[in-house]
Amino acid sequence: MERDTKQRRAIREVFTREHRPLSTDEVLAAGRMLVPSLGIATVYRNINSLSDEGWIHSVELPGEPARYERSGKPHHHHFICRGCGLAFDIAACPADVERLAPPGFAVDAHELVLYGHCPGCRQA
Amino acid sequence: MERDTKQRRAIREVFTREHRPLSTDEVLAAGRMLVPSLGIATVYRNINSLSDEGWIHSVELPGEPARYERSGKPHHHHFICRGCGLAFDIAACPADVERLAPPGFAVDAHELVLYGHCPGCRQA
DNA sequence: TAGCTCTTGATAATCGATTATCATTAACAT
DNA sequence: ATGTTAATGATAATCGATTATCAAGAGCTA
Repeated sequence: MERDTKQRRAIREVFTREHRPLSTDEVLAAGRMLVPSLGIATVYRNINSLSDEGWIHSVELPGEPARYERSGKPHHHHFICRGCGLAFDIAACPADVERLAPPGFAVDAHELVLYGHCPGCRQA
Repeated sequence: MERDTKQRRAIREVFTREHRPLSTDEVLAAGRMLVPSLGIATVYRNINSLSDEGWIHSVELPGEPARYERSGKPHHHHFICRGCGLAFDIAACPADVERLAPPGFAVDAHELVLYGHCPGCRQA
């Protein structure tokens, strides 16, 4: 992955536009708006190289295949809409999460996932 | 699944003893302590039927295959140990989780996962 | 305890996700 | 503009998880 191809540019553009974790299918669909010939293998290859570079990283949500988002964002959590299935960023974080574990457990990270309906799906 | 077999009794016994979400491999290993001939297919079959009955239910944690735990416990969360990989129950729950979503988002459920080291793995 | 048939255990098959293959296309250095 | 070769796209192969198959074993009823 050294050459600056239009496919790679399109994939980077997709991640730059959407500030939320994207599945491989979402990257493929959005990327095809920019490069119609884009194939799923190229999506996987570029997601892997962009991850290796640290430009994106994977976001694992319960019971679903990995999504990916732009690296460097401040600490945040995610919301999954039961209507459209999209994952959204949530800036807020509950306080004192580390205190929730019983004595003897050392907490070094945490993940919070909210479920419900996004603004668009609430009305439909 | 109508007959009361020793395999099925062993699998129920495993879930009754361990108050935390168990992977299929954990159920197999613990079940073999009680019934050495136990096979993985029987574990899957009984997990499915016990789930259908509502006696257990699946617990999805980020990036991992489903675990299962006894139904009927009060609301709680989970801790995953980076040392041994086991999932533990956490009784506590952060307050006001629903308020963390931006206006327009309707939250109806949430999951919190803590990561770190369990008491046993902290010392090793 | 005999017999019916559900359950088990070994393993082949399947499933969704991801990676490998390979002929073709296209960056980019000269 | 051209040659080199990395990247692409179609799709076959693979991977881990789960389900299906089927002969053998064991609950349960009479």
